[in-house]
Amino acid sequence: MSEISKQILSDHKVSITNPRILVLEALLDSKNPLTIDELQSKLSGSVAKSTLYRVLNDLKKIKVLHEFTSPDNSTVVELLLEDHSHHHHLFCSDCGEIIDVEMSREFENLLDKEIKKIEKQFNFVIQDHRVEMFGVCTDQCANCK
Amino acid sequence: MSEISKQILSDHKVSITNPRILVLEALLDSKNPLTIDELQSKLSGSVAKSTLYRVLNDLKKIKVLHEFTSPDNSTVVELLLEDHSHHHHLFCSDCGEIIDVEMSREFENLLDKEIKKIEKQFNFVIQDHRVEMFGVCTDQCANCK
DNA sequence: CAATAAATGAGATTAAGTCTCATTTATTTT
DNA sequence: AAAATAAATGAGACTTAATCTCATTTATTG
Repeated sequence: MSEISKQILSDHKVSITNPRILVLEALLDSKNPLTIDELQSKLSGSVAKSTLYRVLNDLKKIKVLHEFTSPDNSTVVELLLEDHSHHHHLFCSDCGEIIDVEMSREFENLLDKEIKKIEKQFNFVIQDHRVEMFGVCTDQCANCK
Repeated sequence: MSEISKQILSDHKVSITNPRILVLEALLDSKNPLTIDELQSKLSGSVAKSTLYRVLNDLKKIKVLHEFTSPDNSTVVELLLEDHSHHHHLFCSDCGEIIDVEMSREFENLLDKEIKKIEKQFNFVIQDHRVEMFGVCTDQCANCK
């Protein structure tokens, strides 16, 4: 069960320790992004706070973790695995739920073209992008019901 | 010079006070978003920290201020004036500069269509969206040089 | 398996943002 | 226009997410 976690760590030449496995398991277990609070609940005290933040920083360094901030200013983390394709985020302002969203190939192609224009216009090299969408779920978020 | 600030406040039935005018002036003075640090520098101690945060919250309540977080986790604010049309953000990971970017009508139209699909798929009502682009400026940011 | 290096836990520390409350500034009433 | 009332401000205390320190534990290497 912890094979995937161990694989991720050894693939990136990071030593395999219990806290790292526990954090990775918790992240792997959830298909949508998690707030730090949610992650801490999942870990239910099995990893010290200082260690949790250190492990998250380790995972950021090896680029398997993406950290961002939700509209209500919570820090949110999600794993970035190779097979997990490019996606965007949908935020529910009612329940705080954050949902991964994929957009059509057609849309991504047009966005790529726009980005090329913007790179020229501002003399930038743009490495990444993300679309954030804000709204309210009408009835079927995991948290609302 | 402070006429616009006063207008904004009276338009929203918020009392006209010196700190509010000073904060609005500082924000009006800058065409790109400002971090709290940058804003505090511009104000150079003329407004108490507690008042600054209170004024920012007041402006958020009347929907003339947009607050978000940069990739390096700084809080960023920008005025949302009627004439300032819908835009997106370009972040430089070298110098921290944040640039407002408008995208083509064609792109926005396709994005609106995608959003309608997503609303159906997830039973959401989506009220707002934003594209964030991350990169490095090659030579002409205000801060790099 | 011993020696060395790295990671962890517990709690101290830092800093962004909020809160309290006495004072000042706006607004309303007369 | 002055007095009365209500709202906003400043200064600093307080809260809390995130980082740092350092003694102890756990991995890794030879």
